[in-house]
Amino acid sequence: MKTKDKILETALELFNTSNTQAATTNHIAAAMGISPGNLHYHYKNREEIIFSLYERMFDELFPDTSYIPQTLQELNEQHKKFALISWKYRFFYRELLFLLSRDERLKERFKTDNLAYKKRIEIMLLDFHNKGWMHLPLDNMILHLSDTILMFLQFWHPFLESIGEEMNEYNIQGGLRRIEGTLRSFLSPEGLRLLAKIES
Amino acid sequence: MKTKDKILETALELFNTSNTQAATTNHIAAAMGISPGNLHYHYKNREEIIFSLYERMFDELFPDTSYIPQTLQELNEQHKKFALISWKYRFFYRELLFLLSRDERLKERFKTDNLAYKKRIEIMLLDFHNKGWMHLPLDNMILHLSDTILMFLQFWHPFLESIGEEMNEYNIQGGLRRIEGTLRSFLSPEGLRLLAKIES
Amino acid sequence: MKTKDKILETALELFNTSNTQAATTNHIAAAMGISPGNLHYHYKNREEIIFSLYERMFDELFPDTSYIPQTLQELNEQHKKFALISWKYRFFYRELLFLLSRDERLKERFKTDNLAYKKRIEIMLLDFHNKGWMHLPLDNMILHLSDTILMFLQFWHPFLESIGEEMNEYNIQGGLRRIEGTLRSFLSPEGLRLLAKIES
Amino acid sequence: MKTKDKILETALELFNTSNTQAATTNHIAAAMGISPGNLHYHYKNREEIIFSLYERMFDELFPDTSYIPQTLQELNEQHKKFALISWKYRFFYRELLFLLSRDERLKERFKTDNLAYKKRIEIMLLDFHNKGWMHLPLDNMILHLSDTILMFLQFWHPFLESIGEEMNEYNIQGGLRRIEGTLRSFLSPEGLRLLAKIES
DNA sequence: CATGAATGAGGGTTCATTCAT
DNA sequence: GATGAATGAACCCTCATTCAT
Repeated sequence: MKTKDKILETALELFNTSNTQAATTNHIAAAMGISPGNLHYHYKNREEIIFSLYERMFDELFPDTSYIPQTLQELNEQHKKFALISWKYRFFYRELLFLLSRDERLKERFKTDNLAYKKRIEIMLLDFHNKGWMHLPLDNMILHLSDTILMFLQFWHPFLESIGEEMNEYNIQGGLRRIEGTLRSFLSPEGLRLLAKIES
Repeated sequence: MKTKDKILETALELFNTSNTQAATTNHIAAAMGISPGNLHYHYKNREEIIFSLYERMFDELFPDTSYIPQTLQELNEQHKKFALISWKYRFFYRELLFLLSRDERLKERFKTDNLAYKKRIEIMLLDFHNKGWMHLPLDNMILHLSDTILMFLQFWHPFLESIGEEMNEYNIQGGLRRIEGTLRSFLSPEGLRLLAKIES
Repeated sequence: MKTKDKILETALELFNTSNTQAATTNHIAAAMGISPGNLHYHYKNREEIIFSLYERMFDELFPDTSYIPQTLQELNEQHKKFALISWKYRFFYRELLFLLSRDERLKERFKTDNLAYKKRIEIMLLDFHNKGWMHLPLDNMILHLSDTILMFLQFWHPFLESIGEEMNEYNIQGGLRRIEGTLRSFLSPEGLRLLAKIES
Repeated sequence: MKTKDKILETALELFNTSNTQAATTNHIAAAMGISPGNLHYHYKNREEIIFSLYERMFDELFPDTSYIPQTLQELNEQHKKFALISWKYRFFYRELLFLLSRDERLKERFKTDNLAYKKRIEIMLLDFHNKGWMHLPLDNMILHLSDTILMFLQFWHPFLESIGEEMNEYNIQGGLRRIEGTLRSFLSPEGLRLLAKIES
């Protein structure tokens, strides 16, 4: 199973540095020194490579799909992880819609996964509200926040790239600071105290 | 000059309903009943069509590039307009990074335009702060907010599409509600009063 | 008749600096600021432009087609003129065979003109022999010499270019020195004496 | 490796009978019953086919690039070979300048090869002079002769074609007789004796 | 004389994929 | 598991030429 993995790694590398269209299957095969036929022995087609890459990313992102952060600290750690992994698979969010338009199965899968994650964020926010750390009296406030969090998590890198910002570590994690900035204004005094503790 | 415009319109239509890759130059020509040669008589190549489409969008978005909203009302109107126009040219934000990666000139242009717009948003926010409508004591709060606004303005449609949300008018303008939700928590009592007036 | 001439001049310029294939009719029209339609009003097609250019060259080369040099001095002057004019129309000899293969009429015309010129050279050589300036006892010596002269006259520039030699005036006239070098070995003492006179 | 060679052979055939422009890559593929894609699998592009054809010709022409004819007999044999091979690859010299103008790499290569060959001719002529077979007291006589030889070797076929001469074996080797005719006048009595021997 | 939009066949080339070995 | 030659539809684009104005 060595080759099968190496294909994924090489594809990821090439997808990230150029774009998925430019990195043809023949390029990928050539880049790792195997024949195009062999590549298609392991992956029926291009879509499957991308789908497998998505699955990999998903598994790294959510090793436990029932996990919901219980504290601000845990939330912060989850987001850090998200920033890292979404950077590792940056080609994916960079061409998200295009990729989804080419593969119905991926589209469905992504939608399902994403909505499930959104739901978990909302459960968490409600939990934080109930614990008295946040003040979110209106239902749609939670929805607004979960959208905001998701968008910054998934579209921050594309946004950065689109304005030609340098992709250093500080900038890459900039999305997290925006999320925090947005959350902060909904924190209760108790929540703010807890946050201050984390940051110190 | 009729054909030249019709090419843009047909291309926009096709780009929006499928994707830019699927809508080939020959498809565009066929769709409007002209020869491929004629299409290339009016636009040197594919890139030029996309670039012209971007210029059109930009002109519709910012007929006056020095304009800065002076009131919450004006801000609201500008955002509504943005939501409408970015929907009209939705193919563009949908494949943003891919498109920019294929055309250095467009990349530069987009970056410049976008940063200029971001700057105008920041000037506006500072103005609102000085007028006592918002409370933005820290410099980076303004930066956070301008990023948030821009992201919701530009990536809301892609985000919606990525989770398979239906593209009705209510959803399309959902980004605006998220922006408002975020701004609201920074409004002063005076600002909130003004906002209430608008909404009534 | 101004435009008609200018087309020829512009075409000549472009043909010389690039090649006849690269200089499209639309390029020529654009280069002189007229419409492609207008160009085709004056010249039915590409072939006609090239044919007219050939006719021009021919007229400059041989204003009097019955003229035959009577002295070594006159011969020398004719060759100098040939070098100059064939340089002015260098695109023609550069792509000679290709051009002829694309236009049957030009092919016939060129062949006829060239054979007629070759014949005049041979008459001249016989005359020089009879005058005692050259020693050409065998018939085929005259044929050999006329071939040599023609080849150096027509293919010297292409040869130079093919070995990447710089195209300065000295090199351009190099073909003449090769012709002289070849003729010299057939000159009688009397012929050599006359030649020396010219060169002093 | 069968197909790769057959492509070259088919291309050569088509290039010789029409011209390189008329023989498109799709024509070549069709003529040998393979798909256009397959042709481009073996040769990245058109240029590479032509370049490979040149390399083939060069290898046939100069299997040993250090070889220099030691006798008039050997020289004669080399020239015969040159006439044959340059006829086999006649498309090349026919469109020489055009071909070189389309491929910088080929241009450099041809120039280098040609100058090297010219140098070897000059070494040979000096050797013949030193051996007492030729009488070439002046330096530039050697240069004149090497130019003359090269021109007759390379441009004799184009010249023949340009005047519409029939391409039979006698005419094809006509260039050699012109070279001999030119050399003869520089031969010493000893050289002439040797030449007579060969011819008998 | 001149314009310039329009034609359309065909150019070289690409690439995901197949399949005999 | 692996090779690599082969496919073929489709890509973007070119350009000599036409013709209504």
